[in-house]
Amino acid sequence: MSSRHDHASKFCPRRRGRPVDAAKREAIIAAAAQSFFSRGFAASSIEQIAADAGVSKVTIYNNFGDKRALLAAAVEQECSRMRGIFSFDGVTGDNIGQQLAAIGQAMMEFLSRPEIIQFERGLSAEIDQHPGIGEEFLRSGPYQMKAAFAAFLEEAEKRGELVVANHWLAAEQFVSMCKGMGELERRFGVASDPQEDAQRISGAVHVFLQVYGTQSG
Amino acid sequence: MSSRHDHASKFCPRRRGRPVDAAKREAIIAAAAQSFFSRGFAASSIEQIAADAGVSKVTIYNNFGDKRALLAAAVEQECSRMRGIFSFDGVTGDNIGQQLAAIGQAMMEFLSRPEIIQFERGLSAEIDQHPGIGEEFLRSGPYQMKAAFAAFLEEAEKRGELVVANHWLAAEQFVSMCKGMGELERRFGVASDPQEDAQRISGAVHVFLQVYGTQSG
DNA sequence: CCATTATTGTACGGTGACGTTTAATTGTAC
DNA sequence: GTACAATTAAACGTCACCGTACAATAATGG
Repeated sequence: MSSRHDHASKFCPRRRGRPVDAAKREAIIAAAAQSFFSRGFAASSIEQIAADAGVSKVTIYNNFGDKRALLAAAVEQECSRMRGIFSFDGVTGDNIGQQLAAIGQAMMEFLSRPEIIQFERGLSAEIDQHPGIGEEFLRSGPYQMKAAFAAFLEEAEKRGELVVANHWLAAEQFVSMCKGMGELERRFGVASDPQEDAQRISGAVHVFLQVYGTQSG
Repeated sequence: MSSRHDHASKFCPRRRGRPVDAAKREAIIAAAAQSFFSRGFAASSIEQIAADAGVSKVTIYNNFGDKRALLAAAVEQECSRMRGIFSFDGVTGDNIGQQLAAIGQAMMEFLSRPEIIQFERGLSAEIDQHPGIGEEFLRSGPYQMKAAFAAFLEEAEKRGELVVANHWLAAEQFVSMCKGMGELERRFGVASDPQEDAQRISGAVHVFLQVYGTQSG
């Protein structure tokens, strides 16, 4: 079962002809994600995506084969970009209140980025037509963030700064209070008001510490 | 400026020919809303909508003139259906805790309905392409609900059952805690878990009363 | 019955997009 | 240089859809 080129195929993975251009593939995915998550899947055209990527249409079909496969690749890329960026280990702050405020602030800034808003809008619109896409996103983004924050709460509890009965519930409560109505407004086109966000964050910290905090300061 | 048929136009509003069939118009809007908010605007076809409504395609163009106008009519109908159904006057419950729990339960059941989920998904996907559509929805739905709930809080405060410094913030906090992560999961295709929802509601009531309640019972 | 208006079925022009094919060109290995 | 694979530009077939046009029919008022 071994040809006379087995060793060559190990030390020289390239096939005989012209090698695949990885940069083009990435450019295609980037252009596809941009188009899919802003105009929507049906309103996006392969030819426009090819033009935006500076690539021939045939190259797209050679690389992905199908429009839906291209969407899957775009989703996968956006999800993998999200994975592993949620970590509250290096959070700064003198006390638990300042740490919570910093976490809330960072989360709101992350979730308020226009790319994220558009990505969630465009993705959720394709849930019915492309099943399985939703859970992949949830696992890559929100669930990881929730787990990271719950771990942070456990650490704080070990340090005696909090007393939390239900960790996932407390994590959801804090995050939800930080979001408030702002996330809904951004989904529907209303620009975010930094002052309102700040009020929501400080209010969330206040409520959270009054319920789960150990020192009334 | 008065023709000889002014009195007739008042007492007999029908014009001379065949009258417009209002039922058909409603059927068109219903079919359009169904298609727009499940498949998306671009993926919906006028001919399919006409077939679903049991109507000729020309009738649609006679009634609405344009595909975008049909979308506008569908949005308007869904929004007007929402308006005026938010009222917490007749809420039942012995104490403020039970009333809050009932409100949270009713809100979650309303927001968990598949039609609402699909409507919000489909609508948010069209925000960039059809400006102004988002604020109309926010005013018809979420803002009204928020105002109604804030009014409920003020009434409870007048009765001495609550002490709330910032009413809109407190309203947002309670609603957000009831939603928790459930709304996000539903947007992305995960079915709702009544047990989790119940935990979120009771947790929200507990936190809310511990911060804003006047009696520790 | 007649005028008028709404509705329908069918057909058409134009457009755009998906996916494929073909011939030509470019880059790499041998 | 040559064989081979990737890429490209252009064209093609096919299909769906938007919006319009036209003749025919239904429903209402005079």
